Amino acid sequence: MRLQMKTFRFCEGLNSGSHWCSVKMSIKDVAKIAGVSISTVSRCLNSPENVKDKTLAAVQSAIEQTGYAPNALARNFRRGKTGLVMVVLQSVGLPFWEGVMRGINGVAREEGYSILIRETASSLPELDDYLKMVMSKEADGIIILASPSPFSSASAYSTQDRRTPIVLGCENVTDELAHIPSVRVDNRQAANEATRYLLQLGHERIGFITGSRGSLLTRDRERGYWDAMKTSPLGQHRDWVVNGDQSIEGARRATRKLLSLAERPSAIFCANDEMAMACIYEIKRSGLSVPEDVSVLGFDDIRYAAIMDPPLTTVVQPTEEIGERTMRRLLNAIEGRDIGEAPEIVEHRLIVRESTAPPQSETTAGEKRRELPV
Amino acid sequence: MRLQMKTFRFCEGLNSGSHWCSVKMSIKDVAKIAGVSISTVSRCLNSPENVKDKTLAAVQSAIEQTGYAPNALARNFRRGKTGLVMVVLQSVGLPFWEGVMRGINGVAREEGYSILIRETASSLPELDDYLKMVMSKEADGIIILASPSPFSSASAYSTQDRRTPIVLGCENVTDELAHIPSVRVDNRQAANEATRYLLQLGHERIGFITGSRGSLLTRDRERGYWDAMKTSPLGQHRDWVVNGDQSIEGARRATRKLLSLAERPSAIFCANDEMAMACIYEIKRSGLSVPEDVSVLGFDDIRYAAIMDPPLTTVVQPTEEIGERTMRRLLNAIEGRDIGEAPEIVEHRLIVRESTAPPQSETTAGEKRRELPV
DNA sequence: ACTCAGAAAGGAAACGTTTTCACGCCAAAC
DNA sequence: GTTTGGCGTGAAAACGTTTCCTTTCTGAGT
Repeated sequence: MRLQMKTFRFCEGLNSGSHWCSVKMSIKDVAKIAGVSISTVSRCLNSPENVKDKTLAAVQSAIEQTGYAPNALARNFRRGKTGLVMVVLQSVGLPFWEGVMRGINGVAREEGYSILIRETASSLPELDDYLKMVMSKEADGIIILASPSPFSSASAYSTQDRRTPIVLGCENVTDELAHIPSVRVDNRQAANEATRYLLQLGHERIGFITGSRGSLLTRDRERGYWDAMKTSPLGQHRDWVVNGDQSIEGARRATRKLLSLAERPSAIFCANDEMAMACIYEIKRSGLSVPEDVSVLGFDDIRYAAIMDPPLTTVVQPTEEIGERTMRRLLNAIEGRDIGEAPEIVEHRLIVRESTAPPQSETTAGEKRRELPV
Repeated sequence: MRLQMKTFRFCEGLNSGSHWCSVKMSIKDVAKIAGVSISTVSRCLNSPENVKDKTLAAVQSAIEQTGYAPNALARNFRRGKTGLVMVVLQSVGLPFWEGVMRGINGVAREEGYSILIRETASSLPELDDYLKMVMSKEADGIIILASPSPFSSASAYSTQDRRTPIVLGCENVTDELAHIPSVRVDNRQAANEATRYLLQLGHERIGFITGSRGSLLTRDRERGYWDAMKTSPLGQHRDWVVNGDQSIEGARRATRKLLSLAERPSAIFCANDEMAMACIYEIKRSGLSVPEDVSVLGFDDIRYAAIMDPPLTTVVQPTEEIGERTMRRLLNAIEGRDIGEAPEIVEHRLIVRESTAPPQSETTAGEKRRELPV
């Protein structure tokens, strides 16, 4: 009876003329047809160099016949690895992550890992939740890209023995979590330089639109701005820093606020490009022009930065490199190698386009027709 | 000796004062500590209503003590389900997918599934590859959002018995794959209506910038454009349709081509918003204005459409709804329910902003200062 | 021809769950 | 007091691999 069944299955595979069988084939079936043991079939799949050519051929033919595909569930279970890396980000669809994800994905494909996406846009989970997921073997490790910091409380990671593979990409961390490895630009330094560029152009009243309150990344950019302003002619002014909430709406509100100041800033530095886009929109809407009346400077160099009107001066990060290095570092951690705690800092650079210019002196104000670049 | 070991583990859990144990706890350890069988522990986890309150309490206490977390690998293996849904898209970071992914993720979270991302940007796999992945239990089902069609050849899906859970989101399909279920707007009809809107404004020479050659989705939009132009005063003109290659660069090239025509179009319909943004940029760069000289119409209503200069008139799709319905339909297929083959069509609508206007008669040409809307 | 080493293959355990089945117990019905 | 039924629990099988250990085979060296 049982043999009958096997025969049936086998014939099904042969007759259909296709690889797709309605009955799931297992390694056992392949072994039976090839006339070898299941261990040998397993070897053919995992270390073919340890098996005689003749047997290998027989097994391969059997696999062909049955349309056998190894059950990943069983394999992963046995190996104790999921082959999955969880990537936590705020939302798919934010242009900035395009390059980072490309880097991550490239390495992942290379090393045989798949990417599990977790969006924090709706719910805002704690770091602990992620640690639990790798504890319970839902993934082998975690990459955190989420801009809004998911670490609102002291986490178990600090009390724990720190063996859960986790790496931050782009993101900064609070001091008590500074031991979590990360790969990123020096946001503070980059923002400092960008602000100094505006100062060098001759701007004195420079506004800053911050990211979301919880984001450490943008907080560091804000610090960089303060650093630069400390040495500026007019010094630091609390009014010039407005919360843009990491959103288009927030940035527009912030811009309106800045424009309504008694002495309106002649330049606005936004913590990211998306807010810079919103900022430009709002400036234009109020009847002013960029950069003639107000210069705007962004951060990230997203794909739309160059086709804005005017094209956006911004700080560019090597996103793909960040993605690659983040993933490699995580994989090292997963393999059990010591990856240390120090952040890996990658190079940023300022790319000057048309949204920044020297401040307009009152006398030279007027209609100067700009030309958009190629 | 063996007992010794168990004791050691147990004490470790108790002494550390934390839930995180260096030695992995299994259901066996919990059972031993609670003084029950492993089946009972399993029941406590999966169907607590079938276990006496007292035992439940004992087990929960044991779980607490050990910091036990069920091994997802083993569980999924035993259940024969991965709890994973593979989402195939061209690239994370394309704003359009934001809403769709939110919808998918919402339902996924609700139903206890996780999302596996596969980007086709780099490699362009065949549908067969995806089918194989669910065959080999790497995921329970597949959602295909990839704009560039991943189906270059007749696929095994057509020859197969069609039991692999797969649903297309937004995407159209070629006729030979028309039996793959999908959730989307009626792209052809939507494009038809959008084009007719331009015609009604008085435009006669209307250009169209297509998506990538392989994309069926944008091909349908092109068809809709043709449908409308058939009835237009000047009729259809081959020159007016240019390949924008689904990219910023491609759209800019296409726009230059259209603008250099002997009789330049007074309106350009782009197969998606991103290309429309590039189109607007290029029009401005050539010294013309939108919409005074050339109207521009997009498709998708991505998050930046409203803060363009000018804000973009475009076709909006209910992206979150599409995501939700796509996911629900896939889950139904995974559960083995018959979901049919007919596409689920959702509502689109045209949202009119400032990038479209009646064509400028030669006489009224001049500097009319527009105001950006709130 | 005989031994022996190394290669190739087979047997069986193990991974951590879930689930089926059977058993024991207690309460209610006779 | 015996039967019946149902509830709570335990024992053990099963899921499909990989891997360790053992056995068998092969060919070269004596």
